[in-house]
Amino acid sequence: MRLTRYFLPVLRDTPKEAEIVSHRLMLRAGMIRQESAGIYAWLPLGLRVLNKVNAIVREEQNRSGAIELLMPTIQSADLWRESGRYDAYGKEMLRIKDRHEREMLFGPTNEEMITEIFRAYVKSYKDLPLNLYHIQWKFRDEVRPRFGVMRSREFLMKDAYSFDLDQAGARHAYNKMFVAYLRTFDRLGLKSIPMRADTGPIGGNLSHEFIVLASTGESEVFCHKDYLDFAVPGVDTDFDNIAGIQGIVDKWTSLYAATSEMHDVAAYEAIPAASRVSARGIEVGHIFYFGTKYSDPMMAVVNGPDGKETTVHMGSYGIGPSRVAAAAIEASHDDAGIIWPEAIAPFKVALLNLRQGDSSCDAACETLYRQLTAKGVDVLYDDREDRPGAKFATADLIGVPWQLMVGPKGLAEGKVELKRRVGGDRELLSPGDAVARFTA
RNA sequence: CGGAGUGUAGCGCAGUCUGGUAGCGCAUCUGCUUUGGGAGCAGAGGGUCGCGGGUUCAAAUCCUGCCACUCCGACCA
Repeated sequence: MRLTRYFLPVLRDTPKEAEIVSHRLMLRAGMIRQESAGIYAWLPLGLRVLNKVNAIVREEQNRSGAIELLMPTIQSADLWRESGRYDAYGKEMLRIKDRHEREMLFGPTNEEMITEIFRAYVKSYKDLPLNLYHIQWKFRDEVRPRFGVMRSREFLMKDAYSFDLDQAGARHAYNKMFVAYLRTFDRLGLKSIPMRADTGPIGGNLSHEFIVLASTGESEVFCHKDYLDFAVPGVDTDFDNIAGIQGIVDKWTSLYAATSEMHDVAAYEAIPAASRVSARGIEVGHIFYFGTKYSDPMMAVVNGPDGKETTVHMGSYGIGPSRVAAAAIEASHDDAGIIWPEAIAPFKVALLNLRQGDSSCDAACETLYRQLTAKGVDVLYDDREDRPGAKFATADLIGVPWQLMVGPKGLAEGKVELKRRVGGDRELLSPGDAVARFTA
């Protein structure tokens, strides 16, 4: 992408409404724009990040055996009356009437709808297990939206729903998501720790929150230090190996880890003092097993092997990609701007023409830009007629992991300079070698 | 929903107390000079001062009603 043909409205000053660092930096980097309290437009740079997060979430959901579909944002009130939640949900649910005065709502979650879809088609235990997910916008009319997209009213959520014949099957479905989440957050470049959680209004009795540690996190968390060094399950993980998956979950739940709501001071203090971690964290994922809470009232049943109708056991599993983007910034930034994990960086490399208008610099940049683009590398070519300092500042602000500098001094030696966003190591190398460093 | 604030140019702010025809920095546009970490000079454009009502010869400023947004608290992916 050529910067002069892109839409990147970076701000030098911070809009005053932004208090926390991720909100400030997302506004300054031109990623988002607030349209209303807790409602944001995702500008091109922000959308790039969001899409990268989604792609990784999707890959790991698919790897674990979940299947993607897409449900609508607007739902019928009648559906929610079946589960009893239309009245129970309260003011957080945005209720709407259509032109025929029919009661509708903007979905805050999709248990009812997915259960309705399931029961319409699935009649046999032979079609189980099944895990369906989608990545769709949700609306929860928070009393007090804040922290930018971290706690917005409209937010993107990946929500998966599992269906199994019995509790043992559901437990495996839960475990698979547990492992998929470990892998997902690891690939997103985030250090996440599963913590035992309260099940809240969604209900059920088995639940974990996945918490990313960040000093500015909104909840206080306590855990055993060893979690920080646990190895994340690899790509070769066999999600059909029930005992193997259970083993991973057992390991990741063997030590103490809890948010302040579930905190057990005695259990925490049983840990040797040197191994205690008391920190702040951001919830980026939440998984629940809730049995027949919805399948029972909504009559989601299948014929079992014995020919009898059996109510299916369900679980639901959420990740907020829009929150993940903000959490990544909270966890990784400096005075100059964002430091993206490479996996979700909007661009992989910033090509900085340090003397725009100089024929040799321009020519070298054009060649580099073409070669990198041809390889499928996400490159942002800063071709503005600006001083170098302004280009460095922009590249730092938006957090591009690599900066490839082309200037007259280097070119005189036939070299360009490659630098990481962090660390400060600079390397002079030939343009061909620079291109060779990057893979799509 | 309780408490506290803020609304003046795209962004950050001054002006409001003490009423007199709207200003600064950044950004934008034009020209020239610059160019290895947010350039300099000269010129230009851009505002129903959140919205309505009132007081006054005159309102960004005083009174009043409303709206929006932010922060603290209770609540949450």
